Amino acid sequence: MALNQTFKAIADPVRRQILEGLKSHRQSAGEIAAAFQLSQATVSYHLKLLKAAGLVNTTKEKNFVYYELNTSVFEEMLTWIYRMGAMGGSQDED
Amino acid sequence: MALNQTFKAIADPVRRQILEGLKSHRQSAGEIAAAFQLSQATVSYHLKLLKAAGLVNTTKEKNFVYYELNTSVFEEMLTWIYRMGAMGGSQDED
DNA sequence: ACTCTATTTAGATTTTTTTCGAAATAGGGT
DNA sequence: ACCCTATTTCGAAAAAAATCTAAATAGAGT
Repeated sequence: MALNQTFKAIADPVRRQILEGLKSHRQSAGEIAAAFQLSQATVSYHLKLLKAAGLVNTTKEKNFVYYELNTSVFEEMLTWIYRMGAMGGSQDED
Repeated sequence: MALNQTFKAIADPVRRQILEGLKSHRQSAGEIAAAFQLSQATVSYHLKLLKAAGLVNTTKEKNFVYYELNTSVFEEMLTWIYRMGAMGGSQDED
């Protein structure tokens, strides 16, 4: 199950912030790193995990590597959460 | 933000399994622990994190402590994910 | 081919999380 | 009061994750 990887990826506040920064527009690794008080290497490590989890896609352009959101992976998570019974209403037991 | 705690709680496979076991009916700490090959102390630790995250509620009865799901906390997560753009369709940029 | 810039990888260290066994707590029942 | 069962807390050890600096890679432009 790749779900575990997804949940783990999303569990870190730095990685969630990266994803949030990617919501409106893609960003290069450098731009992303600039938003944090962490070394570029550390941010690169987080980026690698996000990519491995399928949460972002990359495009290479010139020397730059652009990262963009891949929302499709969120749906698995959504499904898991829904299955737990979190559909906003009050559903009865059967 | 308590969201961080929630995401962290959900990130561990043992804890997710505990929640899944609680989907249909409440369980005592002992019953929960019996489903894992972990010491009772370890399971108790996971239970504590789930409780701290608000994902479960407890009721004391006799010597037993019963755990049950609290689905309301899931909604915050749901909201976060939705905000990331994961609403199943293809929403355009503004 | 050389150099510059952007990014990733390597190796080591620190921090956080998970785990255990043993001891402590709590609430009955006798 | 004592014992029994269920659960939690404590303190330490092991495992996993995050972080850093320095070195490696990659691609462009000259």
